[in-house]
Amino acid sequence: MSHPGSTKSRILNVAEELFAKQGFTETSLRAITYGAEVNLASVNYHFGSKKSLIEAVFERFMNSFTEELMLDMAALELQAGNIKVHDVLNTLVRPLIKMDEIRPKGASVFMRLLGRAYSETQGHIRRFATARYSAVFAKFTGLLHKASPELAPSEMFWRLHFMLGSFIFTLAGHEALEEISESDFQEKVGVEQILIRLIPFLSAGFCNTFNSSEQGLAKQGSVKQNSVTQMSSGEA
Amino acid sequence: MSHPGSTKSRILNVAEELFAKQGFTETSLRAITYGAEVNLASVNYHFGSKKSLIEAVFERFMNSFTEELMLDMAALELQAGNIKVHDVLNTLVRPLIKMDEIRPKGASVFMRLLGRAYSETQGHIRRFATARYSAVFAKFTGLLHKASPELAPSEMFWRLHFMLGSFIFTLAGHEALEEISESDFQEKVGVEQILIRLIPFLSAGFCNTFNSSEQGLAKQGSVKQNSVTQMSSGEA
DNA sequence: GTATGTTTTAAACAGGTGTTTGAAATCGGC
DNA sequence: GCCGATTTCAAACACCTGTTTAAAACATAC
Repeated sequence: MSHPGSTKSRILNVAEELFAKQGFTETSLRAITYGAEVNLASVNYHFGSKKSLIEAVFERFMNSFTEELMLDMAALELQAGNIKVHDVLNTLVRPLIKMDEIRPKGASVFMRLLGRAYSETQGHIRRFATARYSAVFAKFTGLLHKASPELAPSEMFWRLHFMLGSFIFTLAGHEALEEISESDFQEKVGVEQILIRLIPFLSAGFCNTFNSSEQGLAKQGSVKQNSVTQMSSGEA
Repeated sequence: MSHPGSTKSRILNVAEELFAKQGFTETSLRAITYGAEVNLASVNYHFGSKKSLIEAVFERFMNSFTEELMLDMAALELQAGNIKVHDVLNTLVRPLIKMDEIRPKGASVFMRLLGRAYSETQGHIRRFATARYSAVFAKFTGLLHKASPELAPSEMFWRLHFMLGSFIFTLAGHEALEEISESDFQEKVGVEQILIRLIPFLSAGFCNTFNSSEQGLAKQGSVKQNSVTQMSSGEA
C-alpha cells in the first residue's frame, strides 16, 4: 500500500466524501476506488457489497456522533435544577462542531448523509439506524419530555420531526447558504453561528403554546396568548 | 394511443409519480415508458432528454402551486389591518391542500420533488427554479418583511431556510409519519392536520426574540425564557 | 526457504443506462 | 383517394453499473 491508512479506511474516507457530495446511487464504486487509489474489487472484498459499504460509512459517522451526544446528555441529566428545552437542544451543538473539526466539512457531510439516508428509496439505512441507535434517540426524547412534561406525546412526536427537518436541511446545505449570507449580508458564518440561530428558533417553535385543537384552518385571527399550560392536544 | 391523455401527458404523470417515489437517477426511462404504456423513444422525442423531462415535471407542479399561492398572497396584501407572520405562512396551506386534491398524494409528491431537487448533485433544478419563480419568492419574503419589519435581513434569511427545511422534510415524508402517528397515538392525521401543527411551530420560531449576539455557545445555563413564549402575535 | 493465509490485481461478466436510428404507422388537409 | 408532416415503433448503439473470477503478490510463521 502506497498511502497512509489501510485499504479499508481509505475506501471509507473517499466513500463518505463522495456519498455526501453526490448521493449514494450517483457514486460508483469505480469513482470511490479511483479516489482511494485502490483496486476496484477491494470494496467487495472488504465490505461484501456496495450496500454494506454505505452502512459502514454511515455507522462510522453515527458512532462518533452518538458517543459525544450521550456524554453531553448524561452531563445535562446530572445537572441541578430543571432542564429547559433549550438545554436539551444544546447537547447537539458540541458533538456537531466536533464533527466539523475531526474532518473537513464534517458536519455538513454528516447531515447530508443523514438527509440522503432519510429520503432513500428502500429506506434500509433508516431501518438500520433506528434499530442501532434507538437508545440514543430514547434518551434524547426522554430529556425533552423532562423539559416539557405537559406536552402530549403526539405533539412531541410532530415537533420533534419539525426540528429534525430544519436541522438536516439547514446543515446539509449550509455551505451554499453561508455563501449567500456572505455575499448578500457580508456576514461570515460557520456551523457554530448557524446553530446559535437555529437552536433558539427550534426551541421557540417546540415550546409554542398554540392550541391546535381550537384552530380552524383558514382562521387568520389572533391566537391565545395567556395560557401557560402547553396544550394537551386532542385525546391521549 | 390506447389510453386517455396524450403521450406527453401520460409520460409526465408516470414520471412525476416515480420521481417522487424513487428519485431522479433511480428512475429509468424504461420504467417510465413502461408505466405510461408508450414507446421508450417517445420521451426523447417529446422532451429531448431525461434532464428536460425532469424540469418539465417540476415546472408543471410549480406552476399550479405558485399560481394558487400568488392568489392567496394577493388577497392577504389587500386585507385590512397589519399582517401577521402566521397569516403569511397560512397562504401556503390552501395551495398545498389543493395540490393534494388534484392528484393522489399530490402534496407529498410535490414536496418530495422539491426535496430531491434541492439535494440534487449539479443543482440544475434549483438554478432553474430560482430564476423561474423569483417573483413568487420575492413576494413571499416581502410579506414576511411587512409582518416582521424590525427583523434584520440576515436573520430573516436564516429563519426562512429553517422553515423551508421543516416544511419540505415533514411533508415529503408525511405518509410514513402519519403511519407512525396512527399506530402509536391512534391519531389519524392528514396534510391539513400536519400543517395546523406546523404553522404555529414555524411562526413561533420565526418570531422568537432571542438575541443571538448575547449567546455564548457552550452555555448550558438558564435561558431567557420569556422569549420563547413569544408567539404569532409577532413583533413588538 | 518453503508453506500458509491474506490481500491485491487485471480481466471479464451479466445486466442496465440514456440516446439515436431509420423504417413503419398514423394523422390532418385536400 | 393521395400526400406531407407528425408521431410511434423495434432495434441497435455506446457506455456505465456492481460483482465475480482466478492468478499474482504479499505477509507471516516455521
